[in-house]
Amino acid sequence: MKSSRDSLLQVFKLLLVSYGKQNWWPVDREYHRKEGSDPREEIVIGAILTQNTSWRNVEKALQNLKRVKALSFKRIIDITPEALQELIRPAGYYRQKAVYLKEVAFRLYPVSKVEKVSREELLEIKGIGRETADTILLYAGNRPYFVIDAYTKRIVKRVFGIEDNYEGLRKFFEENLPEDIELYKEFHALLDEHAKRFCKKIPQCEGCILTQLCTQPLR
DNA sequence: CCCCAGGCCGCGC
DNA sequence: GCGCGGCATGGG
Repeated sequence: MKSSRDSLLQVFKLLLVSYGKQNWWPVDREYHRKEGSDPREEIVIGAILTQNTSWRNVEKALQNLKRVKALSFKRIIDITPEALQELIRPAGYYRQKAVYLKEVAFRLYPVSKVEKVSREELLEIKGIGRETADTILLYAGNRPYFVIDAYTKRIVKRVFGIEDNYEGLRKFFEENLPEDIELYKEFHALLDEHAKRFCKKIPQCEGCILTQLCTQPLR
């Protein structure tokens, strides 16, 4: 009987060999060097904008913010709600997200707070749910919290036959993986890539590299 | 026309 | 605790 620990690491290694390093989270370091802002601010802002939204649309919003040098907490706080709405419109839910961005920028200013803020404190901020909290903690705070998203839930259900709520799945990963921040970052990114390529809503199992150890391979 | 995309909130139960 | 409707743009 293989342990979950062995299987999880095996899945990680297979995905890594198959797809290569993903190097999440993408940030424009050159922009922040010039403007004197912090790349971690872009990660937090992107984490809000990408909620249930394709990254392609998020990139349009991020470009708009850069164009007016507003990709920073300070500018997000000072800009009018209406102006912020228009800049992030391509990312969808723009009225809600404008409120969320202002609240998050205010509460996490300066961005160095991501080094110390607790998960519970993040979850008290309107607009930050479990996934966004863990995304901020892992990718901006460089802290060992495993991010669970819809893709992760789908793959875990099919490959391991496990269905659980968010916290249950997070513990499944954190308790069965070495506490390695770079591993957490890369694994999450690889799971997303795999879900997009093969483990779609309607699974495309032909050519899937995980078929051998998957509990529910089709065909 | 349809469905989907790197969720969250507020509500009812 | 879980399920649901609302939120919105852009691509396939």
